[in-house]
Amino acid sequence: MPMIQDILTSSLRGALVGLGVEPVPERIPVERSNRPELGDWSSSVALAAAKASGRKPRDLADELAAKLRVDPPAYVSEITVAGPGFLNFKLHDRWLHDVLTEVVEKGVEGYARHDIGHGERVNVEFVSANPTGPLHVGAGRWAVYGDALCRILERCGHAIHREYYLNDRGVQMGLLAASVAAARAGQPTPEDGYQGQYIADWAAEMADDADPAVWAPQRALADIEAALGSLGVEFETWFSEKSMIASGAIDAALADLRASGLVYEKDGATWLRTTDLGLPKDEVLLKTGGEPTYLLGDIAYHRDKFTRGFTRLIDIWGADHHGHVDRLKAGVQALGHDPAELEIVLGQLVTIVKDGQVVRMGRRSGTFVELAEVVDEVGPDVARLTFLLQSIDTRQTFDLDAVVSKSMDNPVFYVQYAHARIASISRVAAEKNVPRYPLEMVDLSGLDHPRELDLLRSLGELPEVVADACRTRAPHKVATWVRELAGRFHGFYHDCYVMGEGVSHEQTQARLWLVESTRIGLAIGLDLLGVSAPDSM
RNA sequence: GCCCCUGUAGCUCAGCGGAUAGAGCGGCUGCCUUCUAAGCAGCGGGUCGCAGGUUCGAGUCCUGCCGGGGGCGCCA
Repeated sequence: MPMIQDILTSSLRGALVGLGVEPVPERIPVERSNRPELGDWSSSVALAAAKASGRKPRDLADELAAKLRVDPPAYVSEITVAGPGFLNFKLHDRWLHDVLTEVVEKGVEGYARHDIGHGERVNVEFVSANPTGPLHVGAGRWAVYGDALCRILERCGHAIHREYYLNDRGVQMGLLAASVAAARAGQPTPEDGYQGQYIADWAAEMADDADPAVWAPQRALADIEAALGSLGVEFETWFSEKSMIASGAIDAALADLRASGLVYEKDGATWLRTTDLGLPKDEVLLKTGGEPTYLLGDIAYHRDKFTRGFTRLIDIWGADHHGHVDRLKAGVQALGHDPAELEIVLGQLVTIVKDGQVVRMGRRSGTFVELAEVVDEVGPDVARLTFLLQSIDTRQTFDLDAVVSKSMDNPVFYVQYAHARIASISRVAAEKNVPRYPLEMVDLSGLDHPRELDLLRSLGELPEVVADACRTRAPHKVATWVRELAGRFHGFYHDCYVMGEGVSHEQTQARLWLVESTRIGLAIGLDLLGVSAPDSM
């Protein structure tokens, strides 16, 4: 919560009480004005509270304004009423200069850091693609989103554990082994098997005495790990589904479920009575023949996460797993947990376009573009920001040709260029032996150019942007903010020289600190996205 | 049929219930004798899918319809 907002909110509350308005609204809206010519901040309380006060909105606004003018809140230079009854506050530029000071004093480490999570231990599971082949480009979205979300959660006071669930057991594993074995033997791909080029490559790579059932998943895992590593995404834990059979975790979960009284046998299979938990039908836990279903494994896995001490679990899944959400939540509930402790983020799928054509992704059909190829070609920064600029709730069109060939006007470079320009200013200042005074010795009051003030306005918003991105699980809000800050810096850079002819000593000193605060803002934003901040380009 | 996401400029997308809806790309036009032109500025471009409703106020919330994507397996 920014200081200004608190100041204005409490002043307005006081004024409302003073006018005898009953009841005073619980929430007093105070927001940044999007009409800079009218004011820096505004409030619409008068519109909301008009009825309760028995006045017309405009009249209430006028009275509030008159009352506040008697003893104006800190920073406020002018209070006006406009439109249907908006209160507009003009502030001394000093409020923005104080933003600069705060940014510099708190620095990259401390600015825009929150304690929303109070150190809560949160397990974030993402990607978790089956180890049946290389990752395709679309998986990059989950990797990058998940990692950025973790970074944001960390900055907001959560203890984060990144985890990848490895479905190294079950029907698909058998199909992978059979597909590789068949390719090795020069036989046709088995029914429902995998037939990408990589199957042939791997078959050729495999040693004669290797067991495909063991070797192939390991090969796939190595490939997946490498692709994610090249994107800069790393996990604390790679959790094996298969390991839960030997460890007894599956049996333990099943025993707990039985204890809930919701388990029964039918048609040779073992079922969970999920209809008792609000689902349209019951679910199978053990298939005919005793093999655990994916659902049982996943319930056991989530049970394990809870037993490891995490109090909140966040799973990031593609929308194609939507059907599994209620089942898993029901399973967690059957184990006695509040389903709210398990939060599932569903991301919309990525459509890949190549040569103007939609590429249908499917490992079994073998027509897919590998994530590793794309990262090799454009680099992790481009790949990351491309994924992160868009809300996870909208289907993303990833145009390979645009991302690759026109990489020069990718937003990444626009943002990084701002950072490089800042570094360049520092270099030149050093070369020219421009003295640099400590912030407390510098007069910031000369920072009054619209470009300078815009820059500070953006910087002032960062704490809220980070908190909002955290609460709404929306890293793209940080991405769009970074782009805006970079844009404002380029405008400043063009119009306001930091040193040189026609720039006074005082101006140089103030602007050097302005530039430094911008660097801090860019560094924080880019770090939250996992994008590098280069000193030269 | 039911469930989730979505429909905003030619294209790709932003837009906490607030005032005159924004950015990038593409098109046209200007700006390099000072810190990096991977930049800046200007012009053009919109019935925010449609219809109701709630509200002082709706691109934003609710309902219905239409279009797009995904889901509803003893697959994962």
